[in-house]
Amino acid sequence: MRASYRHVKEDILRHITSGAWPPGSAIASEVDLASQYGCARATVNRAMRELAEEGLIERRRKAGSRVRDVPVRQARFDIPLIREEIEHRGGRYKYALIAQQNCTAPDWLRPRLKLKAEGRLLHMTCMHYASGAPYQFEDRWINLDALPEAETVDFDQIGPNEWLIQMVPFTDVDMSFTAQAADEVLAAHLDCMPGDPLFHVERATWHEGRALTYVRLYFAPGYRMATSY
Amino acid sequence: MRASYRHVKEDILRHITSGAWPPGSAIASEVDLASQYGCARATVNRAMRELAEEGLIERRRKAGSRVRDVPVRQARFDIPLIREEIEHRGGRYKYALIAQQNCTAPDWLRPRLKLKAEGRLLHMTCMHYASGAPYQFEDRWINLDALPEAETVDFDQIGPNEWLIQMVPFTDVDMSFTAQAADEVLAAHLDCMPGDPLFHVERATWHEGRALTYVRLYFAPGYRMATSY
DNA sequence: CAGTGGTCTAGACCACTGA
DNA sequence: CAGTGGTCTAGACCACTGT
Repeated sequence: MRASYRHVKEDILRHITSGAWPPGSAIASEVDLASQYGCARATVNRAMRELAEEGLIERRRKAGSRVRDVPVRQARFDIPLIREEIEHRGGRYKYALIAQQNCTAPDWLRPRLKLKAEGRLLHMTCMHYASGAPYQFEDRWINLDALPEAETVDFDQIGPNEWLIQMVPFTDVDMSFTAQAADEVLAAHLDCMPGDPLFHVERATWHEGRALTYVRLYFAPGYRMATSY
Repeated sequence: MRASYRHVKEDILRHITSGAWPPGSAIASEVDLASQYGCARATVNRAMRELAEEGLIERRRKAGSRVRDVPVRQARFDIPLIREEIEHRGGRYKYALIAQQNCTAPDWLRPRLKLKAEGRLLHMTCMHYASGAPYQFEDRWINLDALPEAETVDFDQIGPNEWLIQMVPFTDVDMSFTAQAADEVLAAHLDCMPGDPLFHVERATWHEGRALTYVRLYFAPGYRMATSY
């Protein structure tokens, strides 16, 4: 094998991570690299394109490619189903619906989901357990105008997240992560003290600009979200 | 223009997000799609490859491509320099070194960084402010055996993160996110109450299997890490 | 204007793996 | 064994943008 795109990519990467090509330095053009490596330009192109996607180099027509001044490194997180997350760690997953009711959009939520005042929502709360221990409290709203069929689902049998992922296609997701103090309701459900710091996820899911669902997830104390790259 | 790879990709994506091609359904082979779209197979290949990278479809030789049962969605976060993060939001960035001293690796840290007992470390703490308000407390260890030049840097002038990113190439990063309660030291620095929930980042950085630095970052109450995809 | 990356093509060979 | 994706090639045209 002469030079696969992986070859080229790893070789360039080695020059960068070793410090031989410091931040800001220019990289030879695709044509030059292709002749250096003895391969087609398309092969070099793929290697360079992937390095650019990973944020390691910067490419501009005519100007050429450079090692990024500040490597804008990106972290990637998989967002698994909670059932799989727990079972993957060897835990026994259990789900329980706490409450469910139809309602109209509260004032604080309406602008976030761009809903009308008379918008109908299904609001529910539920718990997820790992081997008997509280794992996550879920506080969810589903837009019934977009998903009327949600009204007929028996959420005692299937968690809303699992139902949504299986049944409902979506196009966009907004997500944010914060640390929040447990209030008394959360403390009771998550078996901790009021005021305890909880890892909190907020997520809105859309389909072609239309809000489908909004959820607040509170993890039991000690939860850790990890990644490596 | 007949059919660019973006064209093909978007068209396939539309079939998936609209629900027309439900999870698990098979997708035509590259050769068939190429003739359908009237383009080269390489064009279809790039579209499908990107969809696979994004976790929307699953590809196997001979078996063909399928829409994933459970879309393992991935969230991406940019990890910017804190200075840029603050200035990007229109804030005024300020940095202050609090303390700095040479030491050996504490017991709890040594196994994490795979250090020897006599390993020499530079330990420092510092603060980052946004427009005068506390923004982040940084608690950092630098491996002096891997980076002896760190000992000669004046960290009153430049923050350790900025120095490291500019001067030190790395290959691997481990990162994790949790919610933690402020202790009295953190509360004093971050201008909050002890026990307040803080968003906390832990990060270890490596070069070819050798630990370079380990840092704990504590953000002032209210910090939010967001993404969308 | 000219150099560089972005993309497409038609064809080829190969690796893997299901039947 | 045969069908599918994985990759590479040599060449081409184009879009963008620095000079």
